[in-house]
Amino acid sequence: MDTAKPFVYAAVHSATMQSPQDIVERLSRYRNVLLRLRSLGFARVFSDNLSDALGISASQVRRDLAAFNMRGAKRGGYPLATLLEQLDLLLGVSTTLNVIIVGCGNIGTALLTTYGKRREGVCVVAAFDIRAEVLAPDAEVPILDVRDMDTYITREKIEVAILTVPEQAAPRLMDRLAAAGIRGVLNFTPAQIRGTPDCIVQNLNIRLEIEKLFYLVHFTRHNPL
Amino acid sequence: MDTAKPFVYAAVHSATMQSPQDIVERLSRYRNVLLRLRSLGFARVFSDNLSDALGISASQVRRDLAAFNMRGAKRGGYPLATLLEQLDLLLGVSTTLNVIIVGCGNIGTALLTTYGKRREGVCVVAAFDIRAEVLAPDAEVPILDVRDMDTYITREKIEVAILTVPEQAAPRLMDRLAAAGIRGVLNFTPAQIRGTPDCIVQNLNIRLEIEKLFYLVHFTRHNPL
DNA sequence: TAGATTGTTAATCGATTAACAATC
DNA sequence: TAGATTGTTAATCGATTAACAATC
Repeated sequence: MDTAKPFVYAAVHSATMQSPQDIVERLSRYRNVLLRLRSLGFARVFSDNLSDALGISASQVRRDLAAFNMRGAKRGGYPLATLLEQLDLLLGVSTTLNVIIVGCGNIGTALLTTYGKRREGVCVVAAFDIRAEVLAPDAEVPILDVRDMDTYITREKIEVAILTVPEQAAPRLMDRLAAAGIRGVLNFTPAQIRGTPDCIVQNLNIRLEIEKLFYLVHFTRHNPL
Repeated sequence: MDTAKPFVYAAVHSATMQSPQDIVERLSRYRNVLLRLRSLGFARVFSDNLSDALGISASQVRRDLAAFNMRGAKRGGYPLATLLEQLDLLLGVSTTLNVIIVGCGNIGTALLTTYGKRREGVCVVAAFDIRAEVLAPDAEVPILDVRDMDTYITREKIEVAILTVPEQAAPRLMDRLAAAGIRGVLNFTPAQIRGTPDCIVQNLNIRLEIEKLFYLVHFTRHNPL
């Protein structure tokens, strides 16, 4: 159905809109809980249910859903099936999200293996590397020469890429991806890359996450004696 | 040096304190920029430098540094060397952060290979799996039977673990890790796990990140015609 | 009807930014 | 001294929560 787009755009531009990042993350969590509740036989769900399951206030649940025009009944909660449908549409889970992987090192290869088959909407359709010895153009998910990357992106209309190259190579490849028309990049390299409105970058720095964890573990008291 | 702890604790408990998560992330970014500036020969750095490099307001830079009692000179900026020292201390980069990996699937193994050697403070000292065929107790970084995990954690005083098991196994292992005394977990599984004050969980859900990217790419206009 | 739950407004909370006095 | 930059206060901004009227 195409009826989703109008209200989505409206919501995004409305005055009360929160940070897209955070709200989408919550919507995705709602979806996870809804899937589990459905398998338990639920047909309707209340804001309190989601609140309890996720430790988020019920107000926020209602507000989030209302922001995307997902309506409940004043007394009967939200119909689970339609809620899920709308979330699937919104999060692109009902369509297949084709992505490419740039850089077949350890992590790139691991992601390739994990997401090489279509799994709940995410599908790695090709990978690229500069090293001749890792190329595998005839594999189920082909590993191609990075020289052919730009053509491939244009031809296959790829919009999202996962960047898993060595740190030094990251900025240059980032530029190439943006130039080739990629609209979103999941950056696994430690290189801190800033996105543009045309090409959004999501940085996912593992070392940074470990450092944060270290800090939180060491410098926030847990058992106030 | 042990002089760091007092001011850290003070800062953490001060009234004006921001979310530790975000502030630590920024501190880590500051550190990255400082490293680069140092290699360029800088001896002092101004809040404006960090502001420009990171697209963060100069006010915030000064506020962040002041929150951790890192002081500059009214006219001469911040001394780069001591700033770096203090950041290293605070982020645990000067000590080695020993972590274990739980689950040697694709991603677990990739992380093991990448962080198996001490690299800028992060060091994977052991990995665990349930499958006999992947065990390698004599490897440089041993892959051990998950049955020995709890003992290992206690004996080696491990505080941080990376969780890369299949989704269904995640909750149970999470409980075991917490019970064994682990204080922080980097959760790579799609299972949404809530931390406790005693055991902090950092969720890092790759599919979620791709979904967010999809949403941002599709539903925020880039070229307002 | 009485009770429950939504949708939304107003209040709160917290983080970011602007501005400026202090001072090198 | 004049100019520049910090440290900090006050203003702003945005997101979360509480509360409640609408209504099923």
